[in-house]
Amino acid sequence: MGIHNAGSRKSHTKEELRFEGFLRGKKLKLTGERMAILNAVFLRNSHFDAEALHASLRDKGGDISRATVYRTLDLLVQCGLVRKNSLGSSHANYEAARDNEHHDHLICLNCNKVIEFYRPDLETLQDEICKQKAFKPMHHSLQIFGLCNECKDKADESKIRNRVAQLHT
Amino acid sequence: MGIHNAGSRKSHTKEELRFEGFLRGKKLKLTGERMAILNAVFLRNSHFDAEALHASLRDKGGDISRATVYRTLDLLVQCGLVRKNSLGSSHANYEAARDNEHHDHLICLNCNKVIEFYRPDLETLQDEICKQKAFKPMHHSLQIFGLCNECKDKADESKIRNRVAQLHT
DNA sequence: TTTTTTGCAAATCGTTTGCACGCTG
DNA sequence: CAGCGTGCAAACGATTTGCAAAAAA
Repeated sequence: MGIHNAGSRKSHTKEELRFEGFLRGKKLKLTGERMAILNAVFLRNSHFDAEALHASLRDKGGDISRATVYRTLDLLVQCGLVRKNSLGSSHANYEAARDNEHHDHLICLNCNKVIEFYRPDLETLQDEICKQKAFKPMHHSLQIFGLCNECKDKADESKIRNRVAQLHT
Repeated sequence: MGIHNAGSRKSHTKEELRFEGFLRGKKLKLTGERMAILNAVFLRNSHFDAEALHASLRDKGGDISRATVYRTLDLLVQCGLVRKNSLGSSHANYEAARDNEHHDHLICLNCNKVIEFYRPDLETLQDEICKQKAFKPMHHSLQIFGLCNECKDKADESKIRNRVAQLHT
């Protein structure tokens, strides 16, 4: 198999335990690749894409195929340990789901910074809207695109205008 | 050129005038293809994708290439006559921007119905959040996925759960 | 006539898949 | 040892692009 837990971790982390339970429940196998990917995901502290994750696994010495990275990210999303977002780009972005608290995103069109926020009143309002439309909400995604405080003044107007038109939201 | 305005329209519609002005302003050319695409867009009454639009143009006798359809949709988005959304799928969806009023979407994970809504208080709340984060909002996208009134009871639990995991939001 | 647009087909790019072999349970 | 999982490379599907021919200004 050739892939070890990075570093000297001996005991199972919370997320390892959860993933193991998930796999067992579905009669899927607990492989070294799957655990290595899980751990690589939880080593990151912000959003990333499949390509970057694949690259970082390669750097750590393991040589896990892109296909397996995609397949495993998929499992992790199903299992609730990873969240999948687009952040306005046409390819998928992921983030470790450390707590269970969902959040939404402010995305800077100039520097690509992502600011997370959580507002219970926003969630409540959405539930209210759904109730009114007799709709049962199961998932939602709110992304606000614009300029962060640092970019407010120094952004190229027409470049930004063009980016807005190209957003994949 | 071989492409005519569908039907017997003689005078310019509001959106034709706007598109013409936009093109002139950018020193771009007013071609039959561009006008045919604009009109095909405004003939539709809901969301569509580039492929469907291309097909409907073919049916009307014009034979406009997919490339031109994409290029023109792009112009229409820049010009504000068309809105681009993803609605959770991995390919782009479009809709004619008939009025200037933006709206958000409820999307049924079972039957794919799209319900539009506009809530000023939701917009206000978002502005408030942005102000608090010193963020200048320019565009936003809120999509709520779930089950519509008709599908609430008859939806296959695991199929839906799987769709949520695959959403491209 | 000059400049932009078009259609075509090839190129991209992220993602998925079929298959033969390898590992887990 | 019976299945699942993996890597590989090919397949995919939406979108984009280079280029020569065609149309608009």
